[in-house]
Amino acid sequence: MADTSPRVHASRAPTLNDVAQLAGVSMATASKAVNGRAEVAEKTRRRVLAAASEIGFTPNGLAQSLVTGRTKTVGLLTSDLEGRFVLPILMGAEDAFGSGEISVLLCDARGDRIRENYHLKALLNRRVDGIIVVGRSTDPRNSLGQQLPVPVVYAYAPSDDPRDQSLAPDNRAGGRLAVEHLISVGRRRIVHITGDPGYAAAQDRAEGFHEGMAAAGLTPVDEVMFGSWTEGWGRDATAVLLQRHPDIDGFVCGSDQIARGALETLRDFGRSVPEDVAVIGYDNWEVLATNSRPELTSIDCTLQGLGRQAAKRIFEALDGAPVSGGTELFQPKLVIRGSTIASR
Amino acid sequence: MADTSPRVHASRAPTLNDVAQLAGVSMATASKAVNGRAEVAEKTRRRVLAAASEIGFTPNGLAQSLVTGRTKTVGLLTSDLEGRFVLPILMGAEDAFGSGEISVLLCDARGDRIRENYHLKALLNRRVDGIIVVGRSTDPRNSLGQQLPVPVVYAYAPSDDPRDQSLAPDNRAGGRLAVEHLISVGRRRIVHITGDPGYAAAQDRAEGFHEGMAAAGLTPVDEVMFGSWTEGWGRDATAVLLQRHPDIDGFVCGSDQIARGALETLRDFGRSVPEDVAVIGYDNWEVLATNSRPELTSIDCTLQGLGRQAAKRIFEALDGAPVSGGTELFQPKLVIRGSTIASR
DNA sequence: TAGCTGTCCGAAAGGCGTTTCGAAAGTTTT
DNA sequence: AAAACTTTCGAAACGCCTTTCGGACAGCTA
Repeated sequence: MADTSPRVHASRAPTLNDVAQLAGVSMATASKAVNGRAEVAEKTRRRVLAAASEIGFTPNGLAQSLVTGRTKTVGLLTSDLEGRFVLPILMGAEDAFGSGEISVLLCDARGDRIRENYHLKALLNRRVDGIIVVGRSTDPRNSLGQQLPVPVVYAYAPSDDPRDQSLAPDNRAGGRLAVEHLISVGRRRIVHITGDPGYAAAQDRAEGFHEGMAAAGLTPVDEVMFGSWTEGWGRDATAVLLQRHPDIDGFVCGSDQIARGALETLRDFGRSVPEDVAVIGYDNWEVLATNSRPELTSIDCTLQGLGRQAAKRIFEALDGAPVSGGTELFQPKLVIRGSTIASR
Repeated sequence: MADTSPRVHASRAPTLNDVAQLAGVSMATASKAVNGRAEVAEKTRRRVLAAASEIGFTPNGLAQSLVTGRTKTVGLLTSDLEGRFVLPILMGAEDAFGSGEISVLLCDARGDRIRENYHLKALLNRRVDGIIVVGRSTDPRNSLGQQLPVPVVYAYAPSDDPRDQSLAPDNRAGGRLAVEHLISVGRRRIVHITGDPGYAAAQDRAEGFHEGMAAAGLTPVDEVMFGSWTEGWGRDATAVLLQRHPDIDGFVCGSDQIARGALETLRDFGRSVPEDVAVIGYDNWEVLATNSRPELTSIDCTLQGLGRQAAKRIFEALDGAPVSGGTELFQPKLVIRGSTIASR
């Protein structure tokens, strides 16, 4: 009597053995045929492949990994709740070796050390080929230690242990890039509003800002305004600065959120952007940058490239490349929109 | 001569066999001891556990999965580039069975059918226990088909095939919840601005809006304004409405972005929020909702619960629970902030 | 002491592929 | 037709763990 029960998931997934039987060859031959190895006659190969596709054979990656020692999977350990940093990095890692080649296990520790440990164990238990640790700021974070059985790369937030491999955005270069752009569009009376002074990102970007100003022979109109990474701070700081120096013509902001706040206050003050004042943000967070009026020029940290590089590093280490610790800096790039140059 | 070479990753990870040898028992006993099974004397168990921790044994999940048929891993297939929807869902899925119990492979298809297929193959190859498909809007998306060897659950965007299991936010309820809240804070002259009329989310929320109004015996001040899901549209539509009906006292917006735009235009028109006009958004996207002036009351889709439920569904199906197709709707909740009620 | 019950442990069979190495078959050379 | 290669295939070991099932031994009863 035919089985008429509704869909049941996979009585059993077809195995290589099934394929071999159907094709009338041994498992060894079937394996070679499926994997495109040379020592199998073309005719046999076709027979095997036909059998494989007939029963819908998919090799069992678990068994493959068990024997090859590679899972082609990396773990991404993060505390970036927003996903602002981690998603571009994930996409980069996925792409590092072509589409679908490597997969990523994403674990969100939510800033909790204990949960991070659970996730770490789960990743090792699943035998990931390596781990990318993504911090939520560019401040160094504590190392996972040197004892892990797989390569670890720290991305965005470098590790505090110089023996580890870290990849981080070059915030100094970004700050400089931002101010150079404002100067290149004719601004001279420039200020810098940024976030929490306890963040390395704030300090580094400010440093780059000063460098760029000095290189052009300019002096900032006022001290750097440190505060928080919020629109509210952007609004308040902008108001203060405009009152003190009504002739400011350029704002370098430490984040897109701060820049959004600046734009709002400039509106309130009746300044038009970019004609009277140019504003540049940082992070190139699309949803913020492209929804403002005018759209926001910003510095992009090229996180996708950073993710790609992180994945490459892991597999290099696995292939025996010498591991040199330290932090590699990634160059940011400028994304120009309407807040610094009037659209045609 | 001792090997003094620098850290090399895992000469070889210790296996259960190593543990057994060290403890002087068989692999079978070692396995039972490690897994806390009963048929092993307490003394022996302690000896085995000591050996295990001495050499830092971690069971090889690949081998475990090979034999148990469960990987305790689910695939999350998405095209949500922002991560706005997928990350809460991921966190929910991770948590469904306690921390670190199940892991999630996140694949971003970037809206590309071919890439989606690659990822799908990769997931099946890794023998995930199930797949959660996350769309980027609440419109039905095409089914992955009925032929997959693992349970599939569609989240956020339901499948267009009623045989599939889908979980989606109840947008009608959300629209109604929003308008009921405005009414409860004394608003009567209410309008609705929302996004692209081609989106089911826009239509459903608008329907809920009308329901809520009718239930209170009110009539909307104007037609529903359909447009796009952007701040720009929020600004423009608000301006139009205010010109037509200067006495509007409540805006129900179809997204937080639209609401942000509305707030901005209300400022331009000199209206104060929430005193003169109350504004409510949708999605409860923190970065937008908590950075506006005033902060934005919004409707939260409780996506984390949706993710948790999706994971539960997968393992239920795996355990043989009958799979009933169709879409289960998730109730949204109201998050009150300053744009509808003056903070104390 | 013989017989019985219960506790604890281990041999071995899976689970699914990959790889090595030797054997068989086919082809070419003298 | 015999010898010397090539080419093609398969048996078996291996990777690491779980689970079943039978055996050994201790302790108990009659």
